[in-house]
Formats: sequence, C-alpha cells, structure tokens
Amino acid sequence: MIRKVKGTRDILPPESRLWAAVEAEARRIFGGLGYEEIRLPLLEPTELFVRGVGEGTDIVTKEMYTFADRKGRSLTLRPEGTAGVARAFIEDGLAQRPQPQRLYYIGPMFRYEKMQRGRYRQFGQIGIELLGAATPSADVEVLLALHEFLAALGFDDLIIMLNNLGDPEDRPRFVARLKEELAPHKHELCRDCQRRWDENPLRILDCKVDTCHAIVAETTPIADIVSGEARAHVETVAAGLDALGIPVQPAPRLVRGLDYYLRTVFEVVSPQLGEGTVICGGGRYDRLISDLGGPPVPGIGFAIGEDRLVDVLPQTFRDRILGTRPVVILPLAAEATAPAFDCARNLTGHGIEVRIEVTGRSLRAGLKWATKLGARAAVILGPDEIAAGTATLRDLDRGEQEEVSLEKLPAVLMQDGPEVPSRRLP
RNA sequence: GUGGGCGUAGCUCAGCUGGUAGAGCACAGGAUUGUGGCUCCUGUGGCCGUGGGUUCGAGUCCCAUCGCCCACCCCA
Repeated sequence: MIRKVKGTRDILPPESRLWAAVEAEARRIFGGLGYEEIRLPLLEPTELFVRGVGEGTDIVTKEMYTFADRKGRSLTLRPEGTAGVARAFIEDGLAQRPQPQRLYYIGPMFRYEKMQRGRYRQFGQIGIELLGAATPSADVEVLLALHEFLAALGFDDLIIMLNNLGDPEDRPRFVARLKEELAPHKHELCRDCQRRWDENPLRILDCKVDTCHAIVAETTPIADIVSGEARAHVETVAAGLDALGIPVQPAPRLVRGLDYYLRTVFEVVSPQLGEGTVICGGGRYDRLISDLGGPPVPGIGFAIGEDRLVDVLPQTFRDRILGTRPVVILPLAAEATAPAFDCARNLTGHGIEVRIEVTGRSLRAGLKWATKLGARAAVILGPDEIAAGTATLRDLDRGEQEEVSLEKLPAVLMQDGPEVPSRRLP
C-alpha cells in the first residue's frame, strides 16, 4: 500500500467542510477590511528563508524541507508565509501601488519536524500582512482583523497575548540585562535553559518549566527596557485595542522564534491546547523587506495555524457547518430518472442540498440510505407520481408524507429554510 | 535530534503456555407488492505492518526493518 508522506494528512469529508467554512470566513472578514488574496509559490529559493526568517532560527537550521532541483539549485518548501510575501512585494513592485498594501494568504506550509498532536510537516496557515504602515494604528487594525475573524468563528475563550520586543538595537542591551538578573540563579535553571543561555537567552523567558518560570517572573520585562519610541508604539497599540474592547493579555515573557519580529509581537493560545500549542503568531517586521534588498517598508501581520484552529473550533460553529441536512431524491422507475434530475436541478436552484439515488436501490433501501445520511426529507418519484406530475414528499423526522406537485416542491421544502440543522453530528 | 508506547477487517479490539483468524460497529442486500429509524437474517471485507530466523507447524517466540502515536525541543 502506498502511504501518505509522514507528517502530511488527508482531510476527508466532513472535516473538509470545516476547513472550507473557516477559509470562507477568513475571506469574508479580511476581505471586508480591504485585504486581498495573494497566491504565492510553495517553492522558493532557500536563501529567501535563510535571510528572511534568520540564519540561527530553528526553522532554518533544522526544520526546512530543502532539496536541490535538477540543476542543483537549492529550493525550499515554504516554512512560513511572510518571507514570500516580502519577496513578492519587492519583486512585483507592490511599493508602486497605493500604500499600504493589505494582503492575505491561505495555504500549506512545510516544516521538517517530528510530529505530534497539532504539529504536522505540512500544515495550513491563514495569514494577513499589512505592508507600508508603521503606525500603531496599523497594528491595531491587524489585531482587529484577527479578533473579528476569531469572533466570527464563535470563539470566546481564546487569549491574545501581547508583548513588546523593542527595536533590534534594544536587543543586546536587554540580553545583557537579562543575563545579569538571571546570573545568580543560573544553576537553578533547567537543562534546556542552560543551553539557551548561550544559544538564545531570550527563549529562557518563555520556558514552561515551573522553576524557570518563577525565576524569570522576577526579571525586568523587555517592555520596560525598550527605547522610548518603541515603547510608546506598543503602549499606543494596547490602548487602541482597549478602546475597541478587544481583550489582550500582556505577556512580558512572550518571545517569538523568528528573527524578523520587532516591537509588537503576539500569540493566540487556546485553554484547550495549552500555551505550548500556539494557534496564531504574529508581529511587526519593519526591517524584513529592506533586509531582503527591498525598500524600507514596514510591515505587520500574523499567521493562524489552520489545523489547530479547526481542532478547537467552537461546537456552535461545527454544528452550523456539519449539521446541514440534504433532501434525498428517490427515482423508482426508469421513467423517473429524468424527472429526478430535473427535480434536483430545481431544488438546488433554491439552495436546497439534494442527494439523488443512483445505485438502483429499492424504495426500502433508499429510505434506509436517506436515514443514514441524516436527510430531512425524501422525494419519492415512482410510476404513479410521474403519471400525475407530482412527487411524494416524505418528512423523515415525522414519518408523514404528502403528494406535492413538482412545481410546488421547492416552496414546501423552503418553509423550514433551505437547510435545517440536524441533531448534533460527530 | 532525544526518550517512551503501539502495529490483527474501513473503525474499536479479542485471539490463553505456538496448531493455518474472530466479535462489535460500519458497509451492502433481505425479512409480503412502493415506505426508513428498533429487531432479526445473510453477505462483502484481513498474505495478522514488512522481511528473515527457530519449529513438523508462528498472529502467538527471536532478530531486523518500516509505520503510527505520545512527550521533550520548537512552533502554526
């Protein structure tokens, strides 16, 4: 048997419906705020990510799907979306269009990692990027878009965590200060943090080990050390969000794994998955485009992990999407075939979801089949009905049925709306 | 990359100290002619992950290998 590549997965119906619905909501919400879709290659030159994401990051050092093509060029399956957007911004001259540029993307990313729950080698991301605006308002807008999207999906327990990473110039100063404050407790830190001490001191901040957590809690937050301008920037963002009633939790220890972030950084976590499994991550990246050889255009954006999002989707949303019930059409004779399809065309034209029996089942078997599908009604078309130009419409919940002329069928079925939510489906 | 658990039907699993494979669910059909849900009957479906070894004989014992899952790490 040929099996799927490790870390990839098959998304089957009905779960695929949830994905489609989530994406539809994203297009609706982000589109409403002026964001337009950008579709980019899954394959990029390796150098893009080395320079964009950062040479020392875990993503670049050990998580990239990199290989040589037939002419020996090093290519990489994109591990994230922002670098590609920045590349396109430069290459396609998006700076020549009205600024700022509002873009969103939906699609798979690839990281060569050992997988576990909520972590795959191919995973879906939905992200937006706002390019060409450096103001706190830009940040507020992006967070607003995020919040609106999550709200549209019915989430009410997700937490947006916000921190200020300062400007790159602040970084050495902060690292020095951190090490200074941590030095007395250095030997108390966990083994991983001992390693991080030299490799990536900032990562000690969001260590989940209790003892480390306690030690780190005593250190001075980055936000208190960053320079005046960067500090004011994020404080203004926080105030802006507060004014909109968007709840944000300050996260002084929040650090992100990609090098290009500065100032505003944020993550969304779910109480269900715990803080270890981030659903959305984002932040400001004012140097990225210039670092890649483009103009000095600031940017901010985020990426939502679609797999994880679908995993914790509120029950109300799941029910709304999965709970639709079709109308089954059962032709009982050869001469009923054409009328059955005609009827299907008629009903679908009214937004009624149908399912036509095409395997030649008996009426009895057809009704069993309809029940298994969770159909709300069956349209029975036998010789008698065809002769009379009618259909027998059977309500599968009440077990009652009536003769309805084919023309009136849509109207009768529409009395309860085109789709009637069913009892809860798995 | 490190550590642990598990591979028998589409799914969940049983199969004792070795004797050539089972259940439930699911799927398909039927139980009076054109009427579902409950019940009953029948059927489809497995080279027991793969390869090798021990043995008269391996789902069962041994070795290897592949795959899956969980945790760490990191992230979406």
